[in-house]
Parts: sequence; structure tokens; C-alpha cells
Amino acid sequence: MPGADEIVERILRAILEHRLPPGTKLGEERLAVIFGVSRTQIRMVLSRLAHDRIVTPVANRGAFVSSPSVADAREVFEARRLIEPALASRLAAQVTAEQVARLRRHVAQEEAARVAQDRRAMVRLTGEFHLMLAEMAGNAVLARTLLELESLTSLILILYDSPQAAACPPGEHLELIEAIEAGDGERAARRMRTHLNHVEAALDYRTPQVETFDLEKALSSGL
Amino acid sequence: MPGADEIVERILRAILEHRLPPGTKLGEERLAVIFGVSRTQIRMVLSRLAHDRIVTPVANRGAFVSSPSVADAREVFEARRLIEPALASRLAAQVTAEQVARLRRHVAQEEAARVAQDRRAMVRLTGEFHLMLAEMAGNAVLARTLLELESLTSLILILYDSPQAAACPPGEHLELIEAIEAGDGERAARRMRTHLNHVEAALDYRTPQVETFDLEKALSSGL
DNA sequence: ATACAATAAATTGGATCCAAAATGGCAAGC
DNA sequence: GCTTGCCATTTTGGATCCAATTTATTGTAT
Repeated sequence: MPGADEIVERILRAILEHRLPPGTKLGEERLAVIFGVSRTQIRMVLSRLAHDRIVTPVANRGAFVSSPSVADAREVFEARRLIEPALASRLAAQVTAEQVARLRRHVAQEEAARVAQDRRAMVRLTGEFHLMLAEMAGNAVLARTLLELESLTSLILILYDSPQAAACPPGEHLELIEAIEAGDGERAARRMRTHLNHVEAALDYRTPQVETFDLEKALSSGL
Repeated sequence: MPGADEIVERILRAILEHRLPPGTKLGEERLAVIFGVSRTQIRMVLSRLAHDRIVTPVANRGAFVSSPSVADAREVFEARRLIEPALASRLAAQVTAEQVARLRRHVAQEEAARVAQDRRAMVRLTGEFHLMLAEMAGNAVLARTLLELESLTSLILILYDSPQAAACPPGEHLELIEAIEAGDGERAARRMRTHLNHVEAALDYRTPQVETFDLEKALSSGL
């Protein structure tokens, strides 16, 4: 039986992997049986997620996975454009060979998922790449903020992604790694900035998407 | 009887006003009677605060106001140096006369508190100034992150403030406002950066302070 | 007198219970 | 046949209760 922290992790991961679309109702009893804990724990979890705006509580009706508005989405990308280039620059100044190797391995997985047309894996790996960078940069406070931003980005992608656009333009992660490996913080920051611009530019803020799905299947499988 | 959100607010405010030093034990029952709610609500509140690292839970022993380490402190200031200059710059590009007036009024209060030697008011007003800027900048996500950082900064100041140094060097807020009012984002960002540098430079990371105090008095009075 | 051990009190962590509100189904009426 | 109002069921929101661990107290022995 998992603790509250672990349940939060699993729900966030489910969101990052696009298994939990915006608008999903997170019923307390259902979550309780899914995770094998009592409702008390679930309410703790939902309270925290609501505090991070990942989940939106509606009075007497329960908690729903948030559906970020266009304004929210712009704020999220603005925040990411602010934080992530700085993290990339910081990392460039202190990166180790072992870290570069890990990043390259990760990008290789992304590439594999891309050629295999495994969209779900692509989305997950792409998000993880950015989180990996944040952790390596060595500022836990910012890394945690970025986890929140990354989760919101995941929801934004589901809502506003235009069908043809890839989650992250292929190759850009690799170029970023090269700049970091070269120790060129300025270039790393610049590439991160343009990378994020590309991701947001690929969105279509006019047409929010909606779908249907299965709550049990989405959450029971993960991890 | 306040809701969970309001209780979080009040505890954060107490921290911002230096009424709750690091290390304070936040007993569930005591908080419950102070705020006139049941322990369930309090546990919700503590769970959220712990999630933001404002409070540190110890297994079977309860929750304590966090005592940020030197490493934590450096990360917090690094994060603030990253976020706040950008916010100041953004605000400079869009500030209204009414907002400038509000900022000036606030700084006048700070000055009044300074001449009155009211250290508690100074600390509170100084923190509020930075939060006010963040809200005016119009990015709710970053503003919320900054509230967290500001709270942690408050704890850091208690722990590492060298006695003679003022919380924020007087006049710097005013110079910042002037740059913002002039619409000079670059200058506003630069001044914010040096301002934060001064604040951190005034710290003495070698000698953590400790004191004693009264929990009921600290929390019952506020708001 | 001090240190240690046993016991009592208090506190946390979790689950269960209860009331209030909302949802869904059903019947009556338009 | 469709809408509207009422009742049963479900679900949330909050409080209470219970076990487990920790802290404080008291008594005893060195």
C-alpha cells in the first residue's frame, strides 16, 4: 500500500504520460480502491494536487484534472522560458561526462519511440528529458517547480496540440545536449529558448481537444 | 471557522512576519484549537505546507517549521535571482500609473516602519513588496512560486541574518520603482538582481540563530 | 543525588462514521 | 413524447474514534 507521496507521483506520472486527460473526474472512493488505501489518504493527495493547480476542486462535486485555459497555458510557457534556459546554462557550466551519457541515452530512446510511432512513449520521454535536465542542474527548488510546470504542459498539449505537430521537434534535444556538453551556457540557453518557442508555436490555441477514456486502466497500470 | 486555504494563508503570513521561527513544532491538536477547526483540516494544511517545503514532517513526531540549510538558502536565492528580475522587467513594460502609486505608497510604509524601528513591520512590508510586484507582473504561476520562495526566504533571514544588517537595504525598492515607472525593463531587472544580491550578501551563513517564543500568541493574533 | 527503568499520558497516523449536497432515476403531468 | 418535480442513491466534506508510537512522569536502585 503506497503512501500519499507515492500516490501523488503516480498521478503526476499518469498525467505526464497522457493517460489522464483534462476534465477527468478523480472520485475519492474510486481512487481509494485503485490505490488500496482509505479515502483519507486520497483527500490528502487531492488537496496537494489542487494546491499545485494540477487538479481543480469543485465544491461538493469532487476534484477534476485541470483544463488550463489559454491564459494559463501562456503563463506556463512564459514561466518555462524563464526557468529552463537558465537551468540549461547552469548545467552547461558543471555537467559531467556521465550526465551527458545519460542524456544521450535518453534521447536515443526518444528517437526509438519516434520511429516506432509510439506517441505515448514520445510524450513521456520528452517530458522526462526536461525534468532530467532540471534535476541535473542541481537546484531542487526549481526542479520541483518545473515538475509542476511540466505536468501542466502535459495537460496543455492534450488540449491544444494540433494533430500533426510532434510534441518536441526531433533533433532539438540533441542540439541542446551538444551545447551543454561543449560547456557553452549561452548557446544552451538560446537553444532551450527556441526549443520551447517551437513547442508552443506548434499549439493551436483555438481548438481545445476532448476525448474519452478509462480511469481504472489509466491509473492501475502505471508503475 | 476558517477553511483550509485560509489557514494556510495565515500560517504563511505568520512566517512572513517572523512570528513563526524555524523549528517550531506545529502540533495538530494545538493548531486545531487555535483555528477552531478539527484535526482533519489541520492535517490537510500541514500536508500542503510540507509539500512546499515550508514545513518538515517527522514520522510519528509531527510537523515542524522548516529550517532551511545553507544549501537550501543558496538555491532559494538562485531561484529568486532568476525569477524576480524577469518579473520586474515584464512589469516595467506594462505598468500602470495606478500600480506605481500603490508601490510608492507601500514603500512609504516601509520607510515609516524603518524610522519607527519597527523591525517586525519592516520584515513584513519588505516581503509584501516583492509579492506585490509578482502579482502585478500578471503571471499567476510565477507569483505563486514566489510566495513559496518568499516564505522560505523569511525563514532563512531568521536563521542567517547578521544582527546589524537591515532586511532590505533602504532606498533600493524606490530605485526599482523608478526604473519600472520609466518603462526601462533592462534597468529594472538589473536593479532587482543587485538588490537580491545585497540581501543575500547581508546574510551570515556561518551562524544560525535560534530563539524561543509562544505558538498561541504568534498565530491567534494574525488577521 | 543522579541515572535508569517502568508506566502513564499525550500525540500522530489512519480508518470509520455521519450529515449535507449533488446526481440519477422515476413517475406524473403537459 | 418530452419536460418537470420528487425521491433514492451516491459522493463529498467534515468530525470522531482507535491503534501505534513517542514523550513525560514516577519510582527504584546504585
